[in-house]
Amino acid sequence: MVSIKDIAERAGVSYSTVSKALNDSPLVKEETKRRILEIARSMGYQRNLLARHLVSGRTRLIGFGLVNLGNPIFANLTIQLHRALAALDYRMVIAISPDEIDLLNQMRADGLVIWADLVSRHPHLMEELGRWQAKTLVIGTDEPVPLPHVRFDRRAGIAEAVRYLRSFGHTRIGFIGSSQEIKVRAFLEAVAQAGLQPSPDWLYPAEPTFEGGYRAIRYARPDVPMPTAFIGLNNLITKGALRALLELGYRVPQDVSLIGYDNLPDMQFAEVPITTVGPSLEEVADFAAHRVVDMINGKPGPDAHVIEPILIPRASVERAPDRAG
Amino acid sequence: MVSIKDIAERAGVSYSTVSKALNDSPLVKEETKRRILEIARSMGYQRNLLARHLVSGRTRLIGFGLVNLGNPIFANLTIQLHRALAALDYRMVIAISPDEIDLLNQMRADGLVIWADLVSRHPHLMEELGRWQAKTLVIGTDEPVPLPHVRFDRRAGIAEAVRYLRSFGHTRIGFIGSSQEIKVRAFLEAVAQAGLQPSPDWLYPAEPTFEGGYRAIRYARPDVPMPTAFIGLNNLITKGALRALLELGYRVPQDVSLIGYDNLPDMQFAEVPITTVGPSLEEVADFAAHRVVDMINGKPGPDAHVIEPILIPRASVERAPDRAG
DNA sequence: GCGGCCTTTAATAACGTTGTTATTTGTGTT
DNA sequence: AACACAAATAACAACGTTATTAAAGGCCGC
Repeated sequence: MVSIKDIAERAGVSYSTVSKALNDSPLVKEETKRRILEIARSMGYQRNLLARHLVSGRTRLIGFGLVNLGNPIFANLTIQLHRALAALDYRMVIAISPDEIDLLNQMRADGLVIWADLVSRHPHLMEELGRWQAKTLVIGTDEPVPLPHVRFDRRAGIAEAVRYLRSFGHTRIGFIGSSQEIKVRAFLEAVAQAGLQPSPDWLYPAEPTFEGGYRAIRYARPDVPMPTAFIGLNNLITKGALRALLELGYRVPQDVSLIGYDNLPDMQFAEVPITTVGPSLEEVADFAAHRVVDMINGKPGPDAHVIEPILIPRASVERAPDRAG
Repeated sequence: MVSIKDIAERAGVSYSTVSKALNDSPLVKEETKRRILEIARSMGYQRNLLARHLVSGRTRLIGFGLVNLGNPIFANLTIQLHRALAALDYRMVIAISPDEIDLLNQMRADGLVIWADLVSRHPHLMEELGRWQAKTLVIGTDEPVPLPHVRFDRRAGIAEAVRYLRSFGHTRIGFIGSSQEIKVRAFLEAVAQAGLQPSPDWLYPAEPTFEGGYRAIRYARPDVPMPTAFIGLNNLITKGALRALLELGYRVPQDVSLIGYDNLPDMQFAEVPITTVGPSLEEVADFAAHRVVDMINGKPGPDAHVIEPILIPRASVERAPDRAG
């Protein structure tokens, strides 16, 4: 590989002059610059960012740590974050394990954007991250954490969904999913808040997958009357539930309404375009990218930020049918 | 940041000894090693890979260049390639523009895996890539290119789909899509090969999106008799077409059969689980990862490799109905 | 008690940059 | 012709490693 020294030799100048010329420094004569640049070009010179970064202490690399790449929401967020970071002239490296995060740090990534689940799944990571020099931003937390973070107000999202269904006259609302306790609790609270008498029967336990959502509805307890509306824990569960409802002969939204968590664009392409609620992933990515870059540059900013969920109305919610409880 | 020299000072040895100790060299006494490692740990030492890579000339970074992150197939491939590379202890950096590819090279990425469309969309890139020191593997080409590459035999995939439909007795087959000429030509050839008389009416032009597939069927020319089976250019078009068919009152597969290109897992979750054909993305990722790493390590291997498409039978194909042409 | 040899550690030169400090060259003034 | 002074270039020390070469220190046999 041709280096700055090779160019210097060829141009008959010192390599420090070449460095300055390549960086368009005013300290070197215009004519010399032109000559050096021309030689560099003709020799196929490619600057070595490793060396530059070693002295500058900056790499313009940002790690994105996440867990379950299987869920389309992560793919989506990955795209969005890449887009947002590229616009700020930063490169993105993906990491899905603490080991990879560790390597990113050793690679002197300037910053890390980490999905909350990755930290919560590996508790020791949290304290380590605090000590590292890479600026770390945790995104998608439910509760405040001792690191700069972006909180998704899932409680508010669920509340909004319940309110929305309530405004369509729904009085029996089911919640499909279970693992993320906060949403379940938020659901029960919101339902009570909306003046309804929540029943344990309204909870439909489900794995956070398409299959899970499908089974939760398809093989629901026959003795429990069918709610007039459902809220699905995430995009996959919701799609599975929709499939099951249709298979069982329920019309959506005429017989049963449905709201799914997670604002994924392709929810509009389901059999029935699904009304969704959740953070705007674009907003999340943009905020995270800007905030982490600000942190790197020492600009002040909030250590905690809340992304408010938004509800995107589509065809899956309609007035509650007149149906006996 | 604590460096090797800080440790040396604290341990009262030279920094070269520390380096050896950290790399578990047999040239340093066991006891000294232990002492140094302990000190390093207590000082929170994090090795600087930039420096290491500068001298070693290797970065264990591999760039993945692609174009349309919007199509789920790319998200899927990204995940798969990340998985395959992580297993080989390589990090992956995403790039979606020639500029980003360029930076990857300047960052001295050891290798690049590039989606064919990115190169074909930026023709000058091809020759540059050949000159660079980063080992480059182009994936997803239709024709051989002057760089090591992985070809997807799309012609064979289409042929397989046609043969499969033929074996179910279909004689009028539509093809939805247009931009990727090779698939259209392959389709016409395969149809002729199967002993059918291809008609221009069998081509349903469509943008490569859900919307495109939907409109192609929903607003098809009314004077053309409905084929008994369709092949969709890609996953999105196929899903859109399925929606349109069902809306028009056709039962799938009883009235119309459907095969989609691209083996994406979630095709099984469509209204009707869709039979798909295409390369196994897992196989593509595994092969690409191993091959590019072999190239980096100077191991010999094929400059061209063909991934044969596979057909995954699902519910969307059935015997052709008895219907007048 | 002195070469010869192994074990252990130290010193030093890379790797390819950037930034700071020295040195040379050129120009105008007196 | 000597001098100050700016403009242009050169020299060199970082950055944090690895790898190669040099220097100690300890032990052996004679």
